[in-house]
Amino acid sequence: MKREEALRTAFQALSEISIIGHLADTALAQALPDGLSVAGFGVLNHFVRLGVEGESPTKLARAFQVTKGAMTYTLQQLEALGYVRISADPADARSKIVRLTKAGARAREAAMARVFPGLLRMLDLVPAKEFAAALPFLIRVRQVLDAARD
Amino acid sequence: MKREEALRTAFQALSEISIIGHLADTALAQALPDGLSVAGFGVLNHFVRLGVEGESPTKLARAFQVTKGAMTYTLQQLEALGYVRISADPADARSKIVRLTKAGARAREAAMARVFPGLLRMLDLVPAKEFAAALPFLIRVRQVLDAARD
DNA sequence: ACTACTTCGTTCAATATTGAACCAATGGAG
DNA sequence: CTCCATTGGTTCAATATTGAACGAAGTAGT
Repeated sequence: MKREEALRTAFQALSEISIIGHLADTALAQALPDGLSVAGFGVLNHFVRLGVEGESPTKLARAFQVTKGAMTYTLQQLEALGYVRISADPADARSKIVRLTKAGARAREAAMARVFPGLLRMLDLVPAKEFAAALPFLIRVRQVLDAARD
Repeated sequence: MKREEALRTAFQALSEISIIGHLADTALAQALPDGLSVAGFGVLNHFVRLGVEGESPTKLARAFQVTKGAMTYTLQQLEALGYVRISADPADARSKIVRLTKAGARAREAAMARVFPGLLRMLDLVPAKEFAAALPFLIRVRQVLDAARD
């Protein structure tokens, strides 16, 4: 493939990805219960997916590629909703530990249930096989972009 | 593939896509000249890519999946920079016509030149072939999400 | 021990976006 | 023609995010 064409293809693919990301986030936001933002849902999901018990705000900020300030904001929301509990880190007085509460786990479960119908409609139109086929590529691109971010 | 697994795969793929979109937008923003936002660049690019001569703000808003208010904001910026000219539509007094200026076309060209090096570094690590292979899938997903957005 | 960096979390102004309200102009139904 | 619903664009408050500055706490070199 010519360099010129390769550039155009990559640019177009990233453009499509950016648009899909936008549409998916919007759709997700609509499905979420009131007061729970996409960013907040991401945090709840992170705890469940990784089965992790407690994490510091800074580690969360890094995991989600947002600034510490943005994470402070998101966590304050989640704490106000009672979905996480935030305590001091006994090992490091600068740091804090964020923990998922029962209510947080329930909220995440409920949000998932509200998201699945839309996802199933999508799977009617785009076979699951294609998502599975694209996944390794997507993960690779994410890793590369992630590593390049300095 | 089991329904359960299909849901998980699709959800994960969309998550990755959302993250990549975020990272790509951030990288793009860094490469853009001062004062030109990602949204503004998108508009300039739209005119060049589609070789279109003039479009109404509402059509642009629809093309980019943003509200009319957001497009008003972006266009005011672009006009202030001299990258587009906005005139009344002689055929419909409610409407306006947005046109790319020479300066706008130059700015788009310059922005592209600043973006390509990063894109080439990415193509060193992820073969262009894989972008090309993923493109039809991405376009399909975008179309489906787009159509579902009501 | 001191000093100088580094890290953790918060705060604040600035930016970009949405949703809703609004006004003016258009167009279709009777 | 006259209404009335629809469309195009702007404005505004609210939300989410960034980048920069900050203070407090840890860490390493000497």
